[in-house]
Amino acid sequence: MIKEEFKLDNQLCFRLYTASRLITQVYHPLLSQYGLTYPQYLVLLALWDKDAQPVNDIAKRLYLETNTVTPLLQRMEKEGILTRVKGKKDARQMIVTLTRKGKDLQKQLADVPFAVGESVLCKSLTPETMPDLFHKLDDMIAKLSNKAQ
Amino acid sequence: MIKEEFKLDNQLCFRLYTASRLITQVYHPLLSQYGLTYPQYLVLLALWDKDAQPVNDIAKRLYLETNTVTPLLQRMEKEGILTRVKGKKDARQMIVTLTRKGKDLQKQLADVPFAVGESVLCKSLTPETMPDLFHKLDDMIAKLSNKAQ
DNA sequence: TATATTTGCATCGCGAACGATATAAATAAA
DNA sequence: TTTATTTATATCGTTCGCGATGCAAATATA
Repeated sequence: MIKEEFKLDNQLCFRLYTASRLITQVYHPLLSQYGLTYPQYLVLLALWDKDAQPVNDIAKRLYLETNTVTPLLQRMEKEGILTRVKGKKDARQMIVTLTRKGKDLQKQLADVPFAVGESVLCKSLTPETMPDLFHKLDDMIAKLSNKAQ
Repeated sequence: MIKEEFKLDNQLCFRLYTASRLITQVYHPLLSQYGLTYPQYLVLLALWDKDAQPVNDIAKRLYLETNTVTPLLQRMEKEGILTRVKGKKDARQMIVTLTRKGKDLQKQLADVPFAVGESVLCKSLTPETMPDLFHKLDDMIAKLSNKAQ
């Protein structure tokens, strides 16, 4: 018999990995009609909150490496969603700024958060129990990213 | 000001996506010394539990598509971890079976689950609170994969 | 000021994920 | 028994994630 700690049903990571992929599949049709992918949507969330950020700040906000974010931003620039210009104070930085089109996407995607919210709510996951789940995941992310302690 | 539902801090999927990636990064050094990736480790978990499965059963168990699993299995076959042979009852199926090397990896990876477990435990995530997290994620996965309803 | 180190971003390569499509085997329908 | 449909895999193309590496600008040190 397989040992308990090797059973798929006892793996936290497998659950996170699966849940993440399945929710991303819910986003897919909602975003693809605007030519967006899920990671690109995350970049938009970051820039809608705070525009004109250097690549490094976006990467840190999303817990990604810059070598992941750079090609992503280049594709979005090609789509006319944002611009990348060298920083004036620090010429090493590339300042990423939303275009009119990038800003307008927020209105066009207005119903996405609600549609996705609907798709995940279930018996054990309600507006009441959600904060506890957020708290657990936040603690875990903080520990794993060494942004705490 | 950005609308509440568009704030990164209010996104469940972003948390799942980030937590999944960060835990996978914990697995990485533990697995790569044996030439394994995280999805390959998941295939091993599935086969250690039940050997000699067709591609489709493995894919379903991992909530993945066969076009994702096939190339993954082909790489593992090239590494001598498993074999892929046409089914006798049904020649459309490819039966995936662990080799001696594939079976032995379970002993060599014996400490992986504990090392990963250590890395995620924190104030709000303990052996006591883990079952509740599992339950929430399982409910969500069941709803998203339409295996419950 | 000259040299060394650090920092910010980009390039390259590989392995997932997955939609679209193809192919062969099995099964159902005519 | 043909023909049509379904099923199990495989192939192809695009986009991440990320380790390894490179380069130029900024900063620290000699």
